[in-house]
Parts: sequence; C-alpha cells; structure tokens
Amino acid sequence: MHDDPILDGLNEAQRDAVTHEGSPLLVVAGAGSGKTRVITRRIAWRIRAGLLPWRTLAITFTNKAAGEMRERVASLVGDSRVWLSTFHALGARFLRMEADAFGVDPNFTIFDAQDQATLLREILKQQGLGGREHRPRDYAAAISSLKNLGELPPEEETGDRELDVYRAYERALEESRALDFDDLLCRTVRGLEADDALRDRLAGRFDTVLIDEYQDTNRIQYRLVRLLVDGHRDVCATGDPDQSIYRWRGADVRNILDFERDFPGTRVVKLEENYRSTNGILKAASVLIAHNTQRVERELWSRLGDGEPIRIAAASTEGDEARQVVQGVERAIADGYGPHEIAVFYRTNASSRAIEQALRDRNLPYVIVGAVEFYERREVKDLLAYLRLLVNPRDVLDLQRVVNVPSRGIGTKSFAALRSHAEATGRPVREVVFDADAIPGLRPAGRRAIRGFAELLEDLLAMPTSPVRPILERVIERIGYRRYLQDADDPLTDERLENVDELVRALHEYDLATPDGSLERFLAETALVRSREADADDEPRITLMTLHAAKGLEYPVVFVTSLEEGILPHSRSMDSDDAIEEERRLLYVGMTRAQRRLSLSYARSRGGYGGSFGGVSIPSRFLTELPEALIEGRLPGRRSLEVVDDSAWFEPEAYDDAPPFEPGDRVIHDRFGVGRVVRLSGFGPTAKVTVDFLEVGQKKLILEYAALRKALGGVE
DNA sequence: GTTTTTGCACTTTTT
DNA sequence: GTGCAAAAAC
Repeated sequence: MHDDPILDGLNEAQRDAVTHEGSPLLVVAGAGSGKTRVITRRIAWRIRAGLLPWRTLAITFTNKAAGEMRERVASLVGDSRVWLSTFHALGARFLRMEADAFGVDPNFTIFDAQDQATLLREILKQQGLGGREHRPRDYAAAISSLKNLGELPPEEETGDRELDVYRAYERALEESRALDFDDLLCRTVRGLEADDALRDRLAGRFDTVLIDEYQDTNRIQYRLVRLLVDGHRDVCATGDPDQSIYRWRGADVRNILDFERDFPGTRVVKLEENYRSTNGILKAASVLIAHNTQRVERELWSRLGDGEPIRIAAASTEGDEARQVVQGVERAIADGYGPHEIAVFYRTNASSRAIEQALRDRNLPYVIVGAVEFYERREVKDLLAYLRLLVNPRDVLDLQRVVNVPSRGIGTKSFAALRSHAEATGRPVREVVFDADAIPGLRPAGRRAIRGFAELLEDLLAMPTSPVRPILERVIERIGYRRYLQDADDPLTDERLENVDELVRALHEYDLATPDGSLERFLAETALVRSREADADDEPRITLMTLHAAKGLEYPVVFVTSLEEGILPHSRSMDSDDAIEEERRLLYVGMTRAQRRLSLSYARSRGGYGGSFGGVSIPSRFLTELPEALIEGRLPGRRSLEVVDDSAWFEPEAYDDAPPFEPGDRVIHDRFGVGRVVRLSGFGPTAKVTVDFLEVGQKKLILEYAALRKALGGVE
C-alpha cells in the first residue's frame, strides 16, 4: 500500500505521528511501541519535505541514546548534520559558542559528581564542617536543588550553613573556571531569558525541536524547551508517564501531563501497540503498573502471543541468586540466544558484583553499563586532568590532582603555598608554577620540585594542540605513568594499564575522525561522556546494568534481580507513596525491556558491605502484585506483607540451591536407570528437569523430588 | 614534610 | 569490598 520507505511498516498512529505538521505534537508512547522509530522517521520525513538538517534539533536523555539516534537518522537521511544531543550537551555547546554573552570562560571545565564532591569536601573543611556528619553529597544535592530553583548564591555570608557553603562553592567554581552539570542548564536558561538578541542567535538556529523522554525533564529543561520553541512552536515531545523514573532528580511528570495546556493546539498521538514483548510479559507489566494510583489508565497490547511464562526464582543468598541467574543465562544460550541478547538488571550499582563473579566463574563474557565508567577511572581522570590543565590554566582541582602524580615531592604544604600565592596575585595557578622563586613559604626541596614540574608543563605547553594523541603520549612518557602504575601495589594494575592504552586509542580515533580538531574541542566533547564502548573486540557479551540505565533498551532475555523490600522498592523510597510508585515504574521499565523471556529473582537474605551485615529479606511487595496465571515458579505468599516473623521465609534448602545438573550431564535415577539431561526449566520448587533415559525415553521430572544422581562418564 | 599504612563508615538511581 | 581520613613510618 505504501511504497514510501519512510512510512513503510508503520501503523496508523505511528504514521500520524511521523507526518503531522502545523501544530505542536505530543506522542504518548507506551513501552515498546516504536517510539524511536517514529522520531527518526519523523526527522527523515520533515527533511525530505524541505526542512534543513542543521536547523533540526533532537534532544535525548542520554548520550548513548543520542549516539544511537544519530546513526539511525544518518542512515535514513544520509545526512549527519542534524543537531542531536542531550540537554546538558546542548547547554555546554551554547555556552562555549557564545561564552562572552553568557559571561563564562570559553575554555571552562565541567566538574562531574566526583569533582564536585572533592571541592565540597575542601570547602566544608574550611568552614569547620569537617565532621563525618556533613557529607559532601548531601550538600551537592542541596546546592543542585537551589540552582534548579533559580536561586543565586548570597552576596555576603549569611550565617546559614547551606547558603554559605553554596556561596563558597560557587566562588571556587568561578576561581577554577569550572561549571557543574546544573550550570550547563541554569546558565544557558538565565542567559537566554535575559538577552533577546542572544536568544535569537541560538534558539533561532532551529526550525523544529524534538524532545524524547519528555516525562523525565525537569523544570529548567522545560524552560529551555520554551525558549527554544516559542519562536515557531514547531515542537514534538515524546514520552510515557509510566516510565518516569527520575523524579528524585527533579524530573516533573507535570511537564508531560501539562503539555497540551502549555502548547495550545497540541495534537496528541497515542502509541499503544507493542512490538517488543510477548503478551504474557506485557500483561504482567500492565497488571503491576495498574497498582499505581497516580496514573492515566492505559492498556498496551501485543500481537505476539502469550509466550513463555515469567519465571520467579527464589534464592537463599545474593551469591545464590547470582548463580541461579547465570544458570538461566546458560539455559538461554543453550536455547539459542546469543549473549548479546541477554541482559541482567539490578537496582543499585553495587549489586553488579555478585553477578559478575558468577559470570566469571562460568567464563561468560559480559559488559557493564554504568558503574565506574571509563572516564571516571582514576587513571583516566589523572591523564585527562593533565590535558585539561593544558587548556584551562585556572583549574585548581586539576592542578591539585596532577601536581604530585606520580609523587614528585610536592605535597599538601607546597601546594597550599602555591595556591595561596596564586590567589594573592590573582594569576592562574598554572602560571604561578613557573615562578617557583617568587612563592613565599616554600622549603628549598619543595621549590626545586616545583621547578621540575614547571619544566614538564613548559614542554607540554609547547606542543601543538592538534593532533591530540601525541600530546597524551608525551604526558604519559614524561611523567613515566606506565612505570608508576606498574610499580604500585595495586591488584588493578593490568586493568589500569589497559585503560591507559584505551585512552590513547580514543585520542587517536578522534584525530582520524576530526581533521580540524583540537585539544580544547576534544575535551569539550568528552566532558559529558561517561562510557567508552570498548570496540577492541566484537565478541557478543551479556549486558549488566541498573534498572535506570535500562530505559530505552530491549533484550530478548531479561533478568531482573533483587526484588526485595528495601532494595526494590528501595528503603530510601519507602516513606512516601509517590516514591513507591516510582519504584514500581522502575520495575515496570525493567520488565518491559524483555522481548521473549523474563525472569525475576530475589534472595531471602542479603549481606551488605562485603557480607558483614546479615539480614533476612522480605520478598518485594511487587511480586505479590503480579498475576499468578502468567508466572512459573512460586509467588511468595500474598500474606507476605503481614508476616512479621521473618523466619517464615526460610524454605527447604533443596530447591533454592543451584540445580546440580546442566544439560548434557549423565544421571542415574533409582527407577528409570541411566539417562542424559536434556534441559532444565523453571526455578525454585517447580524447577523441572527433562532427562532422556536409555530405557524409558524422555521424562520430565520435578527436580526437588527426582532422586537423581550424577553419573560418572561425562559426555558421549 | 611527605608517603604509606591502617581503621572507619558507608551504598539509590544520573546528566 | 571500597574510599576516605587520620595515624605511623619514611
């Protein structure tokens, strides 16, 4: 019917969303309803109709999503000049383009959460708040919300602890010519709101704006959208209120709920056919999410049939849970799924450890999304700090990080002298290094050390800013960084050395891809990126990530772990109904990532902090909210929430331990004789094993009751 | 003064 | 098991 490749394979609603023109458009897109497809096709459609690619702006939630969309748009349109970025990257780009108008240094450094914490720790100490009860992260959170409310720091000391820390923090950022994540948005918005000409120059660059994951935008982002769009009102937002999982970060679902009111004349298109999951998975997820009271009722449906039942696995400990999951992974592989088609989700980053261990024990390849990402590793940060220092001479934190790595005899005292001299003279810290003789209060040894460091800097600064790789290589060579890592008594040495190589490779790739690049631009583009895809080998890997990181992705086989009260829902989210509903959405997001096979698991006791903290867990209330008809394995009792005596949750040992067999094992049964295990299915008390017996043929047995013993003799 | 070692407190989720 | 801060060793 439709020969048009842009509309090919789209349903009616999707086609509507792709082709609508003339008024604001809101696409309410349920999980798996082909939202990304709609956005990319819409961009293609509009460009074919005459819209200029470089006057098109698409905003995504993560850099990863931006990258993926860039590829898809490029292959669809054959043009990669569409502006595709996150809100933060867009802010950073605007700020650098018009640094003067915004009143920022064009070479500003971006401080990540770690940098922020380091800085705040120092400030807290200065203000006499060094005790452990004052946690840098708490202040960071408080400052973040002040910034997002548009509150500027006070001019004078106020006596209010929080405000004074905020004030000192801002001054320190300014001193280092640094901005934090919130600044990227707040300063952009403040600048655009205050200066109409500036607003015309920047917002006026775009004829159309698309925003993905609109349910997770916060108030500042909303204001930025208004600024970008009010000139033409050619705006398209997509999102799903049921997948709003960033309320804790200031995301405001009202943005999407109020879209029609904010943009009168909005056309709303709802995408409700799910192309991703089996109906079983979808129904279970729908039943779960229906427990949320603050919700517009909506039903997703799929043509894919009920599929396999959802499996629920009970384990006795965290390690046991991990082993069961890995067993499920192996079973999936035996059933023909590739490792890259399998994902394991967990609530907190710390939970990855047990799964990793279990995967390593079975020699299965995996990759972790999130956790300590590439650009957050110590060795990578060290080297990048050297590079950043070459670009931004005022970055105190970078100098501090680098000045004594490797140890060259410039400790805290020497650095303090250097720093106060810089402050006293108003000169950039980096420049003061060259004036070792003029710094008061240095001992001869320290002075000599600083002179040596100055020589190093001089040598590095003499290099051209492009290509980039030789600069890094010179840094590594001059400071003897590889030797330094090798000599350290650190179990991670090999990994760190690999990361150093990987960083060199990244710079090399940048040089190849960007002939007109420079160190400044490389750092600017890298600042907001956390991960680096290790493209060294393309071995398919099992993916591990937090539930938050899973949004927008899909996998044929999905494991969601740690469904326990206190973890999912998290204990810090249990005091309000709103927070519980957000946790429920989080599980909903996790479940709806699964295309064909979904498994949920929990452990009856979980040790925190390396096993020291023992406690019995109660299975998550969310498990009891699932429809029993779609489940294989036993749902924890419906009375679970009223059970006070935790010991009620201890079950017979037999079934929670990892089944002792794998497909292929030879076994002996008292009645049926010798046989070979064909497959294992299910978890917990209903786990079944199919055995091909020599004499009686295939039998399906319940693992717990089948008196099976492993036979000697191995595989045929 | 600087470097290394030990002891302590802590883990939600991310741009 | 980790990361940070105070204590001990260089």
